[in-house]
Amino acid sequence: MQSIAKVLSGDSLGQPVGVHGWIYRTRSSGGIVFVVVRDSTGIIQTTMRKGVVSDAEFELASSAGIESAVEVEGTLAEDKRAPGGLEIRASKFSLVAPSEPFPITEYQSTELLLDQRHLWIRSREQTAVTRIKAAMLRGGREWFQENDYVEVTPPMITGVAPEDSTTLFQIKYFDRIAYLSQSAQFYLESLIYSCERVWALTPSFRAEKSRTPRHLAEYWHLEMEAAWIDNDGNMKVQEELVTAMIGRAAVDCPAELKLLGRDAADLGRIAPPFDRMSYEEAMASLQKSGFDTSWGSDLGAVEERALTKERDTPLFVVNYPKELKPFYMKENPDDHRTYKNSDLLAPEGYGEIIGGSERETDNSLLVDRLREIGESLDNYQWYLDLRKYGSVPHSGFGLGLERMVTWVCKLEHIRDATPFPRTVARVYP
RNA sequence: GCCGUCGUAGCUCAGUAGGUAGAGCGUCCGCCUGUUAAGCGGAAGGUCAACGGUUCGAGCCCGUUCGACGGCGCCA
Repeated sequence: MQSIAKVLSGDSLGQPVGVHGWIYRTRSSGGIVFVVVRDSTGIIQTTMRKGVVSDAEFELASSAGIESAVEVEGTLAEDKRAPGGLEIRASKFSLVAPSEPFPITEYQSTELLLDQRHLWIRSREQTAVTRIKAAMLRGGREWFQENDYVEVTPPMITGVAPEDSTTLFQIKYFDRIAYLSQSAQFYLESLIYSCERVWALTPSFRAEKSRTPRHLAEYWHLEMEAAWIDNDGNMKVQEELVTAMIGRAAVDCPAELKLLGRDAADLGRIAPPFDRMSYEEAMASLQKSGFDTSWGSDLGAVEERALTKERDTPLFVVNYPKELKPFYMKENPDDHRTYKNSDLLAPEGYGEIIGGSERETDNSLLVDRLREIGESLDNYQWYLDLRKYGSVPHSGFGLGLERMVTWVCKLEHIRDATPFPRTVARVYP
C-alpha cells in the first residue's frame, strides 16, 4: 500500500499500485463504479469494472457508502476524465469496514458540524488546518532551540486567584479549591533565574463568557520569558518567532494553505522587522478615521480591525496606558502614563495574537500597584519573592496559538483552529 | 453581561389569508459501461423544540421555558 500523495506523484504510471483509506465519493453507472478514496495525504479516483474485478467485489464497491474503509489495488493510469488526471484501474477491491450513512452530507449547518465535530475533522479543510498548525508549532520549536531557549513544563492547576476570579475555572482540589491556569507567566518568570531563556506551550483556560469569533474557553498558549532583555528585545523575539512559525508552514504545507485560500508565497513576505506604532499614534489614526475614541480607551475588535484591515503584515502597538494593562508590567521611563509593552496585531483585520511586556523588577512598585487595585498581597507572595533575590530585567509574552492559526489559515472563526473547540456553549464532543 | 436571528423528515430548507404536512439531498428498491457533490423511475420517512393560552380549528397568533447560531464587551 502507498500513500495517495505518492501515487498522485505519477512515478508509478502504468504500474501496479495499492491504496487504502476511506471512501470520499462514489458514483456508479451500470457496469462501472467510481470510488474516490481519501487518505491522510489526498484523494484519488479508482474505477471498478464489471468483469475486471470479481462480481462479489463489484457488488461491494457499488454498495459501499461514504467513509467506508477500503483497500484498492490496480494499475495507475492517466485519464483526462478523472479528477486530478490520474486514476487507479482496480483489479482488486476490498471492504475493510463498511460505514453507516455518514451524518455529514453536502448540506451542512454550523450546528450540525459542531455536533458532529468528531466526524467533521475528517474533512479536507480541517485536516489542512491541523497539519498547518503542527507545522507552525514545529517552526516555533525549531526557533526556540536554535536560540537557546529551554522548553519548560509549568503547572496547569494553580492555587492562587486574583480578587476578580470570575474568569477562572474553579476545580475541586482534594479538600480545597484550586483553579485552572490562565497563563503560565509567573511560573516562567520564576524559571528565568536558572534557565534565563524559557518557553512553554500549555493549555490556558478562560471562564469568560465570551461569544466571539476570537475566543475559546480553552486554548493553546505559547509563552516565553527571558532574562536580560528589554521590551525591544522582546519584540524582536516575537517577530522572529512568528516569522519562523509561518515560514515552516509555508515550506511544509503549501497545498494545505492553498486549499484554505492562502497563498504560501504571500506568507513569505512576512519578515522582521514588523511595523511599530504607539498606542498614542493608533488613537490619532483612529480618530482621523472617524472613531469616537480617546486616550484611555482600549482597542476593541472594531478598532483592531480598522488598524489592520488594509495590512498584509503584522503590526506592533506599543506603550499602552497603564490602566488598560496588568500590574506586573514595567513603567515606560519616557512616558509615565504608559508601560513598556506591546500587542502584536495580525493583519487583514484579524487583530491581537500576542500580548507582551517588559516586567517590573522593583518589589515595592509591585506592592504599591497591588494595593492600588485592591489585591491581597498574600496571593502574590511567592511572585514578589522573585524580586527579592537578585531581580533582573526581563521580558516575555504570550501568543494565542489558535488566533495565529485563524489568521494564517484565513479562517472565519477561531473554533476551526482547533479540533475540539471549547466555548461557553460547547463541551461536546 | 448586552443586542439580534432561528428551532418543520436523517440533512438543507419551503409552507401563501389560521383549514388534513411539502421539495431537494441522503436511505432502500429498480435502470444505466466514463462518472465529476452523475442521471432516470419508484418507496419508506414527521409529537412542526417543549409547555400553556386564544380559536369551531394553530406549523402559522399570544405567553413562558429550553436549545442553537450571529455580533459586542472582556482577553491571547
